[in-house]
Amino acid sequence: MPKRRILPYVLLGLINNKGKLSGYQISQEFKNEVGEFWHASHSQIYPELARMKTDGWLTDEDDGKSTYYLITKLGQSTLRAWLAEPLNDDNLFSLKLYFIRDQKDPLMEHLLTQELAINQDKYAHLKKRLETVFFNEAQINENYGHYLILTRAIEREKNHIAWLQNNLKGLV
Amino acid sequence: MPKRRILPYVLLGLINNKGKLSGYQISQEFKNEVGEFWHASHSQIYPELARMKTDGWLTDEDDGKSTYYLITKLGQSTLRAWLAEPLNDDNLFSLKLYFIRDQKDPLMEHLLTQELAINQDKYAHLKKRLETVFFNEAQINENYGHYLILTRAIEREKNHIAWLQNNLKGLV
DNA sequence: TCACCCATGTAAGGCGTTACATGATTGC
DNA sequence: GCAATCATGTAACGCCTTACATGGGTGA
Repeated sequence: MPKRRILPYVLLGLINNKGKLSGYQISQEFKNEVGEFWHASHSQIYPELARMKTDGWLTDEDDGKSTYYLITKLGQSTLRAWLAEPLNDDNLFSLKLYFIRDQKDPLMEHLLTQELAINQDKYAHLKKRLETVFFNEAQINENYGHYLILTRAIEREKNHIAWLQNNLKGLV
Repeated sequence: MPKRRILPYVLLGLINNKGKLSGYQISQEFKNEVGEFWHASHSQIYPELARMKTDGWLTDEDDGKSTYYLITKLGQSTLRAWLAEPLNDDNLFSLKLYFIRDQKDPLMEHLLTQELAINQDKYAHLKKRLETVFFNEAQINENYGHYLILTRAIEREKNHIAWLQNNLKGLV
């Protein structure tokens, strides 16, 4: 999976969620929940906002103290196209979910379904690795840390899958 | 937290675990479990190994087909110093744990204890955020994705904390 | 013989960080 | 008055990725 550029979409998402934001406000946003999944410093944010305005994804509004950015129609469709893109292994699930505000938004189910498939694969893969690598007690004792993180990863996937299935049921 | 350079320590850890590895073998290692927590391409690995040899962390051994690297005493102490460093918020818990082979290694308990403290803080912080941001039904319905990832994050921390506590008990 | 894996290397470029800068406003 | 926060910007630099290169071995 080629490394894709994420920051502009994150900015779109944030601005879309809040209506309008200044560069400074965006940098503050990263101190809250979004910061768990993405971060950017102001030295990235300001030039990026300018570029996105040039591209017609944003417009701005200056009150003399701050420049606030608002999302355009083009920006909105760009954001939704990005949210609809298939999830790779790039761990964008939580980040994208953060930007979906309405429970009935079809993108919500779309995202959960994709993530479920990915995690079921991962789970199967990890279980197979466990069997392959730790086929007896000696292997476990000689690589205990490895054993721990593998069993932990399996547990984590299991919980995540259960949560996804639960929430998918809840959407119907 | 200043971004620190991790790759050399990962290479030390891998070589220490396996006894000796070639650059190519290391790049293959990243396709397995370590790859969950760290990755490097061969264009990084080869020069880095050369640098580490210059620094006296590794020695090499050539069989005509491949160059194998072995860890030196200095390399071992460097690795252990890195493993003992306090965990920041840089998510190195699983990676470091992978490199600890012996259940009775004091670093094992050290790591688990640190991670537990970090996650208890995170858990408390997330619960407070939930109360602050989602104080009524309207907030939830208007930002459902945000609500989902926040409650999910809380669940995840809870499970992780329980697992850590369990394993810490098991070590005694 | 042709594709694929083994095996190692250099070069260009992008993303993101820290550091360097500047100035206004607000609270103690 | 002085520190902290608001607010925005540029510059240097490092890590990592992709792309470019090269060559030997092996199985269909």
